[in-house]
Amino acid sequence: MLTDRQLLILRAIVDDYIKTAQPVGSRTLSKRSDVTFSSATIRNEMADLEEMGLIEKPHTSAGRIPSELGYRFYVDHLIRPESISPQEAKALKSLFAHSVNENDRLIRHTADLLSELTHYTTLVLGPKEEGQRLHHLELIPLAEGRVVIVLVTETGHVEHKTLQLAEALSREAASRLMERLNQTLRGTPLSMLRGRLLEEIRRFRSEHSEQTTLLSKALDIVLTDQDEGRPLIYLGGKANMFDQPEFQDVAKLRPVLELIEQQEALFDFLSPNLDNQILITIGSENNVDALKDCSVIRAHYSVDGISLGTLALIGPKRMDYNRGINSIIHLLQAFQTELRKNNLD
Amino acid sequence: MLTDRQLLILRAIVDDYIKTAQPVGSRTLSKRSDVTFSSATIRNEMADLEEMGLIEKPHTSAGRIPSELGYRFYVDHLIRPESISPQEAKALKSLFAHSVNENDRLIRHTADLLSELTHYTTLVLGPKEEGQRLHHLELIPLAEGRVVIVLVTETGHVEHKTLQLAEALSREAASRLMERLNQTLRGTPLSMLRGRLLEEIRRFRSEHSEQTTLLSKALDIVLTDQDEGRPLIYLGGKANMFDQPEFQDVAKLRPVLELIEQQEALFDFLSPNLDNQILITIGSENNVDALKDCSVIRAHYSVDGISLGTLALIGPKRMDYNRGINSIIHLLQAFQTELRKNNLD
DNA sequence: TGTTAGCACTCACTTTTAACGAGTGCTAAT
DNA sequence: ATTAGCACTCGTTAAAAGTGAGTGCTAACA
Repeated sequence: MLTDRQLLILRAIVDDYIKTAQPVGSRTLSKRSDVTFSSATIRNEMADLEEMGLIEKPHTSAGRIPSELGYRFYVDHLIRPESISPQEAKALKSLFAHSVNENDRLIRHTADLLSELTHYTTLVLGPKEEGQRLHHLELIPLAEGRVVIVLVTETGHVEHKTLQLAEALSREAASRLMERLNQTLRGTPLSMLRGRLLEEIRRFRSEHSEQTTLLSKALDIVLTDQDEGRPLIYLGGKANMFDQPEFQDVAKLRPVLELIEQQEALFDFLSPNLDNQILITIGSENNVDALKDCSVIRAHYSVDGISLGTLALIGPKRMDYNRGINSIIHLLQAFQTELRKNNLD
Repeated sequence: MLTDRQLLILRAIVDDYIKTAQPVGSRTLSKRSDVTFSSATIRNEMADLEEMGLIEKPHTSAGRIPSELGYRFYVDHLIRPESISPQEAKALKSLFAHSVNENDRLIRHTADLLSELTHYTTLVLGPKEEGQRLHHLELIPLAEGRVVIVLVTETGHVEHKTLQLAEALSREAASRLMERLNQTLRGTPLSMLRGRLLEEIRRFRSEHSEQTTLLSKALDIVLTDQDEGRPLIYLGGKANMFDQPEFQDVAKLRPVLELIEQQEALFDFLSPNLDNQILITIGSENNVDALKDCSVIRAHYSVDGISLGTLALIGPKRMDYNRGINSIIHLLQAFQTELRKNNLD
């Protein structure tokens, strides 16, 4: 167990390093107002902290920097839930002053807000399609056998795809089919929609001996479209990465930016956050080589108890966890409130 | 006027520098198989070329590199329209083997293809909305006064927005209004659509004494949505920037990547390409400070003589113009062919 | 007259050496 | 238990020396 003094020193080191990005020496610490003991004492304590693996030195004659374990300890035990400043709280409220009634845009907006708030890069993972339920389906026949299919989920998410049929679909036939589909399929989870949709169309066709081509084409388009099944990822404040001193070296910066551009990789990385809390992963804890020098703060957002997606903040290991956590918590709430408004249950 | 030998030397310098990114010395050149004269002669010619401002030396004891004027001359006079290799031509055809019947996706796909083909970063400016004409308008009433409005242009572009009305819109009312709007508004350029739409709705309301709230809300949403009016920009191969030796320095890299992330700035930059040719801008010719070390190859794409958008390639000034131009020309044609298929005239 | 060989000169780049100083670990005194 | 003192470490910076690719100029050559 750590003594109070050791806690004080550890916190001071982490705080200082987060602020300056420079290794913290014993003399520097001894000059702080909340430190009453000498630099020699600090050196002794530092030696102990180092033995415990909480801090380390880049080289012999440098100050100490927090180790990953040190950050972990700091995050787990030393963070004060410093509440957001009054101005910021006010700003937060006004950010969502005029409702955004399209979830996609709301999510994008939120990503930007969070990055502005924290000066870190933000990732927002949109809702998984699978979990969502169908609210409404619309078929819009156009000229030349072109049909637009519009799909609205209960969360208010709208999506459209264009099909190309061999023969034109009459407006009447579309209307009848549509009515039938909406009757039978409303509330179907999107994960099951593909199958049921085809089944319904087949049944409809046998009953009305109507166009058959629609079936195969719709199958082609809707089913082969794998990538559309995964949620979208919105990024905010990519340029903030440039400001971090640890990423001044292109070799360090590159893997992070490259990863961020890869939707699939990010998706895999962000998805498996199961519990509902704030999750912080530091450096190697990310289990992703490109993020070995980064920390990620993640929060799940949900509406009516249904988990929808993830809000994440990505920065150097030396990131301002305090500010990050607080910002994400506060924005999360405002965000969820807005999301709920858009629900179409 | 330049002598044949000077042309040979200039071309050799540019070619070499494009390949190696190293200043080219007279001795290096004299060892080329197509150079029959000595390094001393080359030095004399180089001195002349330098006097003409076509090449320059980074410092006294280095080889020569092309000046912006040199690149300009190279691009204007020395590029051989080296046709694409047979394999590549075949590959190009197969790239669009299965048609993409949604323009948005087609454009995105094209951006990726072009960057893969050239190993440079690609920008594709989507069609301007203003120029496009309305093909079809659909109103989909949902629960709780939510209405999705779907808009299809004659180019096959589909767009949707969600409106929130104070009171619900009945399916019948929507259907009637929709029929009316489509009758009167089909073919309207989107730039004029906003105004005409409102007018039509007002007229419809007075004739049928129907919901009035729709008007104001639709106005709010459709009109205030400025940013949706500008075309989308798709990026491909952002990471390719990392491979260029001139951008190993974060200070050089940053402004370029930052600019690329800014939709508006790019829009302003890419738009004013009026003529239908391939346009190449080198370094300061870009008139954008962030691109002072970059060259941009642009090509307008059009369908049926109607200019739609821009295909652009961005790389260092030392970019492989030959390959870039050829790739963009060939892809442009394939792309336009695909686009034409999606037209709904 | 155009071309080439030769040579002194320039200058970025690399390596070497030296000086600096922030920081440490250890010891002895308080 | 705490602290003052001191030798030691080692990254950083600066200056000095050496290296080599490349140039410009001149004189000889075809």
